[in-house]
Amino acid sequence: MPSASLSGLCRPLLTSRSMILLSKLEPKIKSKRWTPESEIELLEFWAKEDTYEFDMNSGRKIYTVDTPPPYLSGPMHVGQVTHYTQIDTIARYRRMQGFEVNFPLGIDRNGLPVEVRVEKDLGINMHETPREEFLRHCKKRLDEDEKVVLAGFKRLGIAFNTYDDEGSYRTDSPRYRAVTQATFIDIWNKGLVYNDYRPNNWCFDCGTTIADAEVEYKERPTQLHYLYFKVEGLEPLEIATTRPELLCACGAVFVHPDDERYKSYQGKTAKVPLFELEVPIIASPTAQMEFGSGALMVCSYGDQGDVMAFRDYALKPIAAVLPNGKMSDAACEYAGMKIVDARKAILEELKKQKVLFKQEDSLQRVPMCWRSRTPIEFIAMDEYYVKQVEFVEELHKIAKDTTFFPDFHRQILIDWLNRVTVDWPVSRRRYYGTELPIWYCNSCGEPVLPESTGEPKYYQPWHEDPPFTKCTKCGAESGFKGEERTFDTWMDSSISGLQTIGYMHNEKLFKKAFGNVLRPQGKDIVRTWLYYSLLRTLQLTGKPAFKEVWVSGHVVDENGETMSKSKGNSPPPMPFVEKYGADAMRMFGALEAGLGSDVRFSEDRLAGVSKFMTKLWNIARFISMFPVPKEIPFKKLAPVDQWILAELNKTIDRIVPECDLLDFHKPATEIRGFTWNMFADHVMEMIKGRAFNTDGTFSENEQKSAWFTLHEVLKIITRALAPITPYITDKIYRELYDERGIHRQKYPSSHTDWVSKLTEHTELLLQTNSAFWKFKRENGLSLRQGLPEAYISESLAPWSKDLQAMHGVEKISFGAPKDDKFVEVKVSEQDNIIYILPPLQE
RNA sequence: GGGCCGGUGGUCUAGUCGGCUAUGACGUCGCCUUCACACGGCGGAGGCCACGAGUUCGAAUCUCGUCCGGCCCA
Repeated sequence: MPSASLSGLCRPLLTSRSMILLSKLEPKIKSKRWTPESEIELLEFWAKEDTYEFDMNSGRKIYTVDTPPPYLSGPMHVGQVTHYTQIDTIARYRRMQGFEVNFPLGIDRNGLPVEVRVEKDLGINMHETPREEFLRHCKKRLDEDEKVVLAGFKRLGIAFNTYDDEGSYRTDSPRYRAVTQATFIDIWNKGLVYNDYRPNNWCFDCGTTIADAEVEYKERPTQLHYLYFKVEGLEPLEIATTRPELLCACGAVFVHPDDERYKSYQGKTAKVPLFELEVPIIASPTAQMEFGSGALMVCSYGDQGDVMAFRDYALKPIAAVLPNGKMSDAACEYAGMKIVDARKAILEELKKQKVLFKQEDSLQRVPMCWRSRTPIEFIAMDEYYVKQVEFVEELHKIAKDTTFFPDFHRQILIDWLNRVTVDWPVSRRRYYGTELPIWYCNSCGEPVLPESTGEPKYYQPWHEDPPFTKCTKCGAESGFKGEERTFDTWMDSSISGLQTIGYMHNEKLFKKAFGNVLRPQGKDIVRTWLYYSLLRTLQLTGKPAFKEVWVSGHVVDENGETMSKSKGNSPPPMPFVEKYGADAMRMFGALEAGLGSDVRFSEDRLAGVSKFMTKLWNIARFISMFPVPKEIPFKKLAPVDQWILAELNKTIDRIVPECDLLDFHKPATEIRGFTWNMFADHVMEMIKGRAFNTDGTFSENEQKSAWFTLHEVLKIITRALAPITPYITDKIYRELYDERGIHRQKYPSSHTDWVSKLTEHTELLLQTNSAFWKFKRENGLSLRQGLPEAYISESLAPWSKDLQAMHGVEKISFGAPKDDKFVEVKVSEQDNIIYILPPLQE
């Protein structure tokens, strides 16, 4: 126990008279360490209280945080942990600013990943399993994963309004899906949806069409094959291709109009080897003269360029590849073969016929499905499309007018908008998603949708009768066939921001909250989640979805590489939380990088951050020894205390503008620096003597002023840190100041009257301290060792009594001594010298 | 090929509307079990601020170019 031994309390050269007073000063805070276990105790408090509850009728301005509903795909990784704690910091900050924060827990459960995992884990195929049974498996799996993720969120201290079902949302709930469907019916009625048969990105693995936004490109080494195409009356044309298996779907040969080599070929026809097709030779500027031979074959559909070429030149497409990934009848003897096998066989035959005359290594950009990570092909299917091209211009305007944090990440959205050239295919041939609410008339085939009146209703056309009996087109009552497809999951998640504020189910809330919504998200889903959200909200409401968009970087490993399970550099995060605490983890996320930059995760550095928690805890423990005096007006405080509060005020002035940019990097750094390097190392050491007042050197007012100041500073730094490290700050507040905790307190703001002329001398003061320490160290004296006399700068006169107590100096004078027994110590980086009379040797 | 971001002691980072000797953290070395904290205190070592040129009295900071890395897009 700290009070058990008082022997060390006497300064060698100062007498100690007030042992009785000291023995009364026991720290209110007993433990010497802040531990992760203490966090768990607090969680129980929080669960019982309604600190974070959302009350739309509170009268405060509503601020909505449209959190990314995490997609459930197993336990969280380090990146998600950091991401969500950063977002939570924003929510907590806004709450402390006095907003009524609407921050609901949302979970995204629709879509492919769960289907894939169920297929893999149970060894079943989605399309061969009864639909209802398959959906049951998915739901069960999601429920299990959800428990783990929610426990993780809770442990991290994510302050959602509630963790109860009521007040949270899940994208697969009937209520959520009902709204997704209602919004679809709405845009359908507005004429923004159409059906079309056109080539699109097809993922074999998922067995469905996907949107451009869901395609990622990977570079891959491949072989470039040079083939002869016969041309009547001329030398055979040399064609370079990476996709010989598509020969049977060749529709044309392109050469560049300026290419002298092929001038005479333009307008003629070429003969496709093996398949004996006659195709036109077309001059097109899209042909790159430098690539391969400069002549290329255009097939339906090798890539996006081929799709455009077929459209532009009205060529008749031939489907070479079937949706099941096998060659079609067009491939003649190769029909039914898988693509890779067909390629091999075709190359062999070409070689045999001496049509293949050269092969070289090349690089190919392979389009991949971002969910299944497998290559896609362009395959034509009937799909529903949502018009987006005609909204691009207006979206550009919204992109320009919406506030981005950081501003430079707006560019990701602009780049994407510039790329949007085709409409958005939204129908998916999958099961675990929101169903398209469409039935087809058995008599005329007309698609009929339910009417959109009243409370949105959830429809499952694949096993439900329609809510109508008569076809709107032909009037027949011959029954309907339900649509079997589901929506692209972005159709669901793109309205999370609207759902959160009651769109179509709580008009009162919607009216109050729309227009003050923050979208926080990672930079990797700007072109999907952010883009679609803006598009859909514009289509539905005619307005911008968000007031503010916050775009964060990624968490990468210590070497700056993306973390992934397959690379083995993605350790599970929760053991770190158990070891160092959620606050340390959260502080790490704030300290390690500015907003928008990538955060490098490193356990060593996390361990370093956790030391700050201990430091803060012990600062509070020390201060908890002293009573909290009644409020003392600033002007009545000791000049030194005014100086401390003025310094703190300067720090607050620097951090608040950063907080308002939703970037807590600098605030975290500044507060840590002030707390540790200024307050603990200098200020506390300096006014310790006055706070204890062991020998009655100071007046009662001076002592109380010290107590008041210590507590005031502690209150302010804990409140300034509360959004970042909610646990330790709340605990300190509960122990010392307010049993209701810290999280409904106001965030510190600048006190215009907290100014002190003494701040001009801060640097000199700190360095004078260093000079005393340096002197003692260089002379082999203990830091406790007293000194008979010293001369310091006159500017430091206001601190002289505190400095005397701090360094144990019997007598302090200003200027320079006449006596040459004094030792000169240079105050580093200052044009200043202090003079110290060394103690007599014993 | 285009866009965005970045390159600062061993590692990470602040500073980047030009201005004293470049900030802090982690690590490292030395001293100190001092009355909150040894997960602490004090002190030290360690940097041609990626490279080259230019503007300037003065450049980590501004301009141009080069190289390297990351991400996104064609």
